[in-house]
Amino acid sequence: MPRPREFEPDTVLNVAMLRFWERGYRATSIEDLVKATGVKPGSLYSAFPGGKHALFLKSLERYSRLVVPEKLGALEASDASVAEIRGYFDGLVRDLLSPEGRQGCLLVNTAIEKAAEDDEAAAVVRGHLARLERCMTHALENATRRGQVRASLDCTGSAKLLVATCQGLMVVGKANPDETLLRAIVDNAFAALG
Amino acid sequence: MPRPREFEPDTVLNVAMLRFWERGYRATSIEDLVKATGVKPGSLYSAFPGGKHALFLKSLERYSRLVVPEKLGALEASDASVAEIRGYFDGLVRDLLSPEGRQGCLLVNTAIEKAAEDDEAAAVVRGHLARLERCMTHALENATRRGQVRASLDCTGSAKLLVATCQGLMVVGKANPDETLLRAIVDNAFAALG
DNA sequence: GTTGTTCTTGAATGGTCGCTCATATACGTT
DNA sequence: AACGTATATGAGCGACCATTCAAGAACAAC
Repeated sequence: MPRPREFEPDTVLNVAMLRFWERGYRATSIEDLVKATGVKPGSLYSAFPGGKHALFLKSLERYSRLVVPEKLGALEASDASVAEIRGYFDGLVRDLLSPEGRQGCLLVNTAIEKAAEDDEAAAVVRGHLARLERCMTHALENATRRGQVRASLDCTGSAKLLVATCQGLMVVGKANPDETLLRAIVDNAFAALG
Repeated sequence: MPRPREFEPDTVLNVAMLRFWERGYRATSIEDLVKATGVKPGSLYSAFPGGKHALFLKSLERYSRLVVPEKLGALEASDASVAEIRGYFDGLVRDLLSPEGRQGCLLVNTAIEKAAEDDEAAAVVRGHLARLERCMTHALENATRRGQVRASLDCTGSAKLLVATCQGLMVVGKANPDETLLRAIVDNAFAALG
């Protein structure tokens, strides 16, 4: 009996995610989203109770669910090893150097912009970091078994370092998207695995 | 003959720097600074032509000039070596774990929040990264001469990696200020220097 | 066709933003 | 004491912010 929705909430959420991703939370206004989607404020607020902040948290979740797996690629597979870690880093560098990828990672941006003042957002970021660390650890363990890294490697510790390295890569890449520099960082990170 | 200034511009600039540091550019309003300093908008704008953005750039420069040297400490000395790099990293970890240091680094925050849209700010950030890299390279060269790291170490490449690592450390620390995690990252970064 | 329910619409709310300007004020000079 | 100059003041500018709400509209059930 009710009047049917004339827009797809997921479409709006996707636009919101993209804006938050490339411009950040504060720099993205509801009016931006209204203009970009054609959905009027009233409809937007009734479709997303909790307003801008709820929309932001849902954007983070959508990013984790749809964008992150695409970037991780084979690194989340159970047989991932050094090559898959390398593939992930190479993908990061490629993104940072391309016009579309300069926005970096929504979750890294969020860690800096909002983690200190927004516990819910910080929790999503922590979940992402833990997920990265889990992948990396698993891949390093596979690599150790296959003799692709030195036997003395501390897999869990090195995984934590690799996670920090890729966060740092994105900070550096955002200020200075220089291919030589970014590749040097990645090469040296892998040289350390022996 | 003119009426004398009743406030010290440097004091205002210092307050601005601190606010930008802990809350970011967008989240800091001129009214914040007016309330914090007692200097009225008109006086503030006449003392800092160019408004908020000029005040921000001057804050970045002040940070580079006063805060960064304090954090780098002995790492900028010509005889710096591994111990000084280690000291710098330990200082970062200590800061990230303390209530006053949770704001991280103004220049890292700026890289994420504004580098993509603000060339002038990005240039200051790039200068900072270059400065860090210079210190690290020099310290690693000293360390090589003294046999404190493996002879095969690529000093310039490892320096770039160390710079990225400390940026990453601050991203991770902001979302997850966990001492064990941060120390593991630092320990593994140094283990790689062999 | 009437009713009930949900959605759409867009004007409007109260607040904050960065910034300006007319006016008043305090000094050194004369 | 009068003047010229640079500052202090703070109300006020237009723009934008997130959010709300009363009114109209589209459907299913009856």
